[in-house]
Amino acid sequence: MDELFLQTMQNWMGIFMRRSMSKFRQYMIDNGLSMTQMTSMFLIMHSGSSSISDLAAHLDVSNAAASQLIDRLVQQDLLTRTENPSDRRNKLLELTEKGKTIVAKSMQARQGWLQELAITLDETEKKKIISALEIMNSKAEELAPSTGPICPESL
Amino acid sequence: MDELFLQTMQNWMGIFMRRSMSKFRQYMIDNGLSMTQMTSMFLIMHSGSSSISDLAAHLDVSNAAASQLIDRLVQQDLLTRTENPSDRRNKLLELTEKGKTIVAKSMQARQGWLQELAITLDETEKKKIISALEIMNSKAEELAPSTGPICPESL
DNA sequence: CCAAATAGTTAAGCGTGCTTATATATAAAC
DNA sequence: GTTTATATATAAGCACGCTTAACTATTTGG
Repeated sequence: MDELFLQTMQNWMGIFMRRSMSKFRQYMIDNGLSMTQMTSMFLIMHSGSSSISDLAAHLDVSNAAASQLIDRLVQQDLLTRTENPSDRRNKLLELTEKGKTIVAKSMQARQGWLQELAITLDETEKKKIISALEIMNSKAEELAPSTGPICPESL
Repeated sequence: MDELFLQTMQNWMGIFMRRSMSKFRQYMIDNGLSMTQMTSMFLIMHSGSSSISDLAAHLDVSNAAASQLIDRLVQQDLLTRTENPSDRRNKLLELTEKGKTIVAKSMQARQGWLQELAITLDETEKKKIISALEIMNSKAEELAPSTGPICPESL
């Protein structure tokens, strides 16, 4: 049973990853963006605004690396970098409309195939899948917390 | 129903990706290897042996880029590059034992959490999950073929 | 046998992403 | 008010991953 379970999971894993990541990688290539740049944009979008040292901490890199990375994104009109009025040592980083569009479209590139998959399923199948995924989702929450570097694939 | 399905899938996607990729990324950092290097090693392992232009084609880069990448992996004793006896213009690329170990351990880093998850599930739950995943696996096979760049996440 | 094709190598150049070091402006602490 | 701490920017350096260009050795085709 365990062997079948693991084998089935690994099959799914391969399909899932290929479907999710291939379109996403192509989107990045088409838009001349790297994984590190996309990661930064995701982080900034999720936090609403951010400072350079916040970002550096999340990415686990030096402030100088973060500053230069932000520079390149600002130059591409994907971010704005403004002075923080309550502490002028700080900068506020926010996505531009262009940046927000890029992030939204990249997520659609990554997840769009799920909609195509949903169309092929009837209600019974969907219910079975939802039920199974909910089991896995809740069990996974009980595992030891996941540690390690930030993963743009999960953002 | 569709909304619930997609929402449940996206929740799972987040968990799945974070669990799979975080340990993998940490493994790469710990071993001083990049995603492109790992991708190359996966491709070479899957094909048993490979030539530089094969690899370049799979990676969708120039032969010069592939040659230089291989150089760096050979220097780290992860690959051997030998003359092909049946066509001396060709090189044969093979993983060293050290290289095979690296690949195997990186896959374990990526998939090890599935075993932890399996332990938390009883037989009934596993059967439900297997059944649901098999639905999805077979439906996904019927979708339009996935196109785009090679995805190390799925190798 | 010779010309054309092929596979790989090397060089030079570039962008990205990182590091450490240094400098400046601002805030906090005393 | 002055010293210390903080946030960021800039410079220089490096590795990686790519590109094009030029070259060499080998194979194929006529």
